[in-house]
Amino acid sequence: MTMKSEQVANALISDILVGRYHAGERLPSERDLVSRFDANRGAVREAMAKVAQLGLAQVQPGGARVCAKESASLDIIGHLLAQSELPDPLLLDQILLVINSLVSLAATQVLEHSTDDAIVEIRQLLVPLMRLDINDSEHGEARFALMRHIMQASKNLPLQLISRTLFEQFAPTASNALADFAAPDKERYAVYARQLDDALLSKNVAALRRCFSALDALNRETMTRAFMLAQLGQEAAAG
Amino acid sequence: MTMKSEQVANALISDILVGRYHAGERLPSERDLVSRFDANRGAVREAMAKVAQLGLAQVQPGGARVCAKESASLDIIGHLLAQSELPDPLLLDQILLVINSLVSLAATQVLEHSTDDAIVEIRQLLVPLMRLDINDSEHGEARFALMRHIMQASKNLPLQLISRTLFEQFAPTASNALADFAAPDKERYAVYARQLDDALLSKNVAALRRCFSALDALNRETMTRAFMLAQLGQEAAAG
DNA sequence: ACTGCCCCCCTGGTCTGACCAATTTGGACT
DNA sequence: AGTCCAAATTGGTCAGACCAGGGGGGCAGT
Repeated sequence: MTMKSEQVANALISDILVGRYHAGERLPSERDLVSRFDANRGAVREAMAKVAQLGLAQVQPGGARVCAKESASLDIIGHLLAQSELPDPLLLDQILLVINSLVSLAATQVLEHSTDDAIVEIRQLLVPLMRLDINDSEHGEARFALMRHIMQASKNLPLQLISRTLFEQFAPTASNALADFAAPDKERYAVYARQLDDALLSKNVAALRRCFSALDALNRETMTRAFMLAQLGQEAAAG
Repeated sequence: MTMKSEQVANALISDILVGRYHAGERLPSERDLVSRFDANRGAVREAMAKVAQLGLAQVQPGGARVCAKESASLDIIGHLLAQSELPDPLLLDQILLVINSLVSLAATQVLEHSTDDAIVEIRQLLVPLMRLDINDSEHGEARFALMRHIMQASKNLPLQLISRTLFEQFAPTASNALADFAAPDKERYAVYARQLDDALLSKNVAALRRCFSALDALNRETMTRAFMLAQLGQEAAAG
């Protein structure tokens, strides 16, 4: 059901990300790729354009060269996570670190620049996280909803774009590969949720940042545990 | 000298960003655009693909529809800044806020996870900022180099990708429209540079964050002042 | 044998024209 | 007025061709 140009692009992206082509190396010519993928040159060109816009290749008259993934676009994160059955745990941790830091920044902005109504809305999203009787998937949803809403409320466009991009690439992995193993420590989340609620109510920026710092650690801990459980499950299935 | 597909893409992007097409509205058909831009349909298709990958449009069989810029890619920032002669000061401020926050995060990561050598390298980049006898452009270069190096040293891929993307879109505006008006308060920068040096040497995370918070305010102040001067200059030239 | 230069091949960029499948849209019919 | 169907339109793909420019290999000069 996917488009041909998309198939070709994904194949190329995967080849580059997995290291089949090294940085600086020349990519096959468009006409070579035509015969390799049995596609039309137009489709191949669109695929190459996509790879180029991802920052994974520089295409010039004379040939296209592979770029280092460090000089690519944020949009490669999703491909990196989907590269293998189980995502890279280090990358997961790095993503969470960045997201949590940005959420903290956004919340600070809300506290400093938004109306009280916006703060009330956030506090309402905090309510389900104080409960201990919701199931794991609802808990995850509530956490996502909270973060997303804070980002939206920040009124900071770059912040919104970054967080949405990260979320959309992170969410599939979180819900496909790890969801079954996520067992959040709801009691600790409830504690921090209450502290966060207090910080929002009293507009205490310092306390707010402390809360998000603690939540950051908890989120990453939860994710690490989920990953390890998923890995065990995978090994058990293989052996 | 630019490619035709690029011209078409930029025209479309500009039209969308400037509000010629509202979110949800239907974009002209590829065949219409062919006649409008006097280009080939392949070129138009590549342009549409680019717009779509920027997240500014959803293209489906039957027609393409414009998306809200809030749901677009981070890569639209550069286009937004370049949309008018003088960039949007609010957007500039937001970008700086995010960048500074991320630099602070990266520096924290360096302090916690990197070798002493990496810290020494950063401290060396701090040296020029302690001097008062360098010119404004060198000062700007030194600030950029410092931030870039901290990002690289963080070893956090998402962080690197985000900051590089932001930098690359921010730099042209900073160096073209505002460079002539940037008059950094070198004395205050020197003070913070020394504090930062101390924090790095003593590996004091809290002090580090305080320094970056202060530097954030200073950076945004500098940028705001540069913008206002540029605006005055523009008005004087017009009137 | 080495070096520098030039020419040819190949590359990407563009164009023309055509076909297919899915959607949209408009009118016909109830 | 509402519903349904068919035609027109749209994006996706394909085939084959031409052009300008870069790269690499072969050739000439040293």
